[in-house]
Amino acid sequence: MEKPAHDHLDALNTVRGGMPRDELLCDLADLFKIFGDTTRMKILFSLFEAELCVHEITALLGMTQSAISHQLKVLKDAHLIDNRREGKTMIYFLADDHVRSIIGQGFEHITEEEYPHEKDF
Amino acid sequence: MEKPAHDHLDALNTVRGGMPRDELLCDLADLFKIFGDTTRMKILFSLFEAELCVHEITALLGMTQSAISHQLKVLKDAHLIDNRREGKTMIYFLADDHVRSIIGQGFEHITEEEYPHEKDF
DNA sequence: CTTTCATATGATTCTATGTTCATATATTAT
DNA sequence: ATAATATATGAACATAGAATCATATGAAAG
Repeated sequence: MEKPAHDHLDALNTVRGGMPRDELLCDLADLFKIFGDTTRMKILFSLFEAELCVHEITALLGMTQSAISHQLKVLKDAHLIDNRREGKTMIYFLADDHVRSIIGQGFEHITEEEYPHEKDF
Repeated sequence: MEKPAHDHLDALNTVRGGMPRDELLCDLADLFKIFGDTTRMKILFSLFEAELCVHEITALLGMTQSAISHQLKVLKDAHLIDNRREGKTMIYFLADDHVRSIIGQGFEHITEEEYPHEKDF
């Protein structure tokens, strides 16, 4: 009896071990979901450069104040950004440097990897 | 005339420079969107450990073959995974190590950062 | 305390997307 | 050629989520 080209049972057992529990996988997906929106991505890139108030972000992105506020809430709930009040205005800023690293990795994937096109040979 | 607490014009100008063009921001968001789903996250984690055929992934995740195939297509279109045929079966595997790095960064954010709860003092 | 300026939020709407169902394609065996 | 197995795919459906609109909250000025 020859070894099959692809051993199903073996592969399955190998994999079950390294799989994190469902809750963690869900949390991970939820985190990445936050980065999966152009508006939020723009907000984060803006905050890479400087602390900004809501009005400034609204102006920068050319969107309504409401839309921005809603997304700022999403980002804050995910602990990616934080804020402090200064009189009437609310200043937002990056919560930590994980944000930069995560986006940096994604950036590398889409730039560095300019896949060879089929017609290129 | 005193310097205001928060200089709007200055901040805006600082930011406009570092902002990548819209298309790139959109591509970035689209990439992260791929990671923002539990099913796809599970598939990727599975492929961390071993190359797998569709039937195996289907069994591992306890989902329908169709659902898995659809998601495999999404992952492949994003160049996160690739596949090769072995007879009747199709073997899927990770395309490169960007996947590991990106997920790794996300992992750090949600684990390492166990935010201090308000009631903790 | 009323007004104004800055931001937050609830409800609604509209679109995007994950799953299912049915069916198509591809490979191998009979 | 037909059947069986493995995977892919189009259409329909259901839900999630992003933007909008109207309105609420909060701080400061008059």
